[in-house]
Amino acid sequence: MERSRPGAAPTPSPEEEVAAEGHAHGDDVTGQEEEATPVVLKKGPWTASEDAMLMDHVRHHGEGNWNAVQRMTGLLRCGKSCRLRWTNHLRPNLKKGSFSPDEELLIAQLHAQLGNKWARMAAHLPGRTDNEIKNYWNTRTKRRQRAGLPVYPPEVQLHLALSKRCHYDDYDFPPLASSPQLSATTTTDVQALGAGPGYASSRPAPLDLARSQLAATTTQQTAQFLSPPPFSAPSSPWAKPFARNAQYFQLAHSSPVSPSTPTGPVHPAMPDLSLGGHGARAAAAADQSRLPPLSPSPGPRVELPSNQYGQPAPPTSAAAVAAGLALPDHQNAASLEQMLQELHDVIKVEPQALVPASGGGAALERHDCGVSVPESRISGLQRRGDDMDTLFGLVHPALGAPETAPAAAASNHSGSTSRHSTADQNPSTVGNSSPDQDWGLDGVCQWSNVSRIC
DNA sequence: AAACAATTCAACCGCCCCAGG
DNA sequence: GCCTGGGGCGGTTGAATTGTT
Repeated sequence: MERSRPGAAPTPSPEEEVAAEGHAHGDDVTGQEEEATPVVLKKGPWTASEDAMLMDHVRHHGEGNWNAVQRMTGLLRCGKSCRLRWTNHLRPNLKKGSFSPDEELLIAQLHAQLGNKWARMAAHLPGRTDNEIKNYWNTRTKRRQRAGLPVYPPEVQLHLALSKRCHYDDYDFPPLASSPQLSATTTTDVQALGAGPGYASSRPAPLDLARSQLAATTTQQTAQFLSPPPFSAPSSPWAKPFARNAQYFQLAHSSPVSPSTPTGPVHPAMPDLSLGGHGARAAAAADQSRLPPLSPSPGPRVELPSNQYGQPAPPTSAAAVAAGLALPDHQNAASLEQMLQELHDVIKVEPQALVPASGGGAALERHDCGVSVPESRISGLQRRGDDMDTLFGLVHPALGAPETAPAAAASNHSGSTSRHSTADQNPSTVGNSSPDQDWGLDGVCQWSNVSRIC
């Protein structure tokens, strides 16, 4: 979405100029009297000539020492402004244009994990700047919140929920290697990223999950998740199994971080849900890398969409959701929260360590310790019906069972494959998408397929 | 066509951290 | 230990653009 700014080279008005100490050389603004008067630094949009001066300076002197730029080149910009201009616009290898679906998914995953750490997020997105990511995220978040939609994709939110429920809190997250994975669109590419150096556990770290989820996420799903927010109720066939819990998901997935939320615990109101501090790294490092405490329970809504003003305040606990948000389908009184709990209780192991039992046995088993889930319990879960479709479908990518995704799921929604890219590349289509295409909830395995798996 | 609203994004601001004196 | 300057980061602003009525 690069947009030219016609007014990119305005003459700064007096109020756009600030007095600065130091001396400029060789600029028409400077004169002999500059010896006595402070240099007036310019503000506002950069001109092409200013860009050229800055680039020339960096070419000859390298990056850094930004305050010297003004002194050495006479560029009437403060060091900070020079640095910002360079890092955000002039430095080489900057990616311009829209974020790719993979990038957008990764941003969501990184944000779920890091919060508003734009610079850290940018480190995982080569060619992208923190400012760009911040703008993207804030815009997207604001839009989704206004629409009353989840800010995070279900797989991210659910993963966070499961991570918490499984006390999945003692990781030292390996750093994401910068670059190649971001363009990786195949499972192989993403899997090749593997666990980072120093990561010894058999359990995948969240960012590894992010990778695996990225790999497991089909192009369709990614495109759907990343698409602009819809503004009406789900209606398409694929969304119907999920529609019952749509309201829950709206709440549960609402971003715990408003665009203007100060950096910090993502769910400050959920102390019992904060992740433990068992990591070996210093608290600061942990703060930077550990999954923020994010509850599957619907927390206080940060920002009500305008169309919900006047509606009852959302429940602030899972129980309230279960009790107060009577879903239309009473056959499915249990909220997804409860189902999550049940699934967790049944499994009792890190879901990431679960794989379908080899040989199609009647259980899920944990590959690294042999724990298995009895068929009887699976059957009990199965009675949950098609909401479990969704639940398990969301879980299964984390289970590492890509082969369980039924081909039918993909074929059911083949029509939405390129929605995102289309919308992305054609701004005029933004907002025209069907809401039910959002979040990529199709492509999940059917509950019957769990039976097949198990 | 005009007015208004919404969105985008470059740039600024203030705060913080860190290194060096 | 204190001070200062450089640099980085996250939040915010506001002009330009786009969309809607």
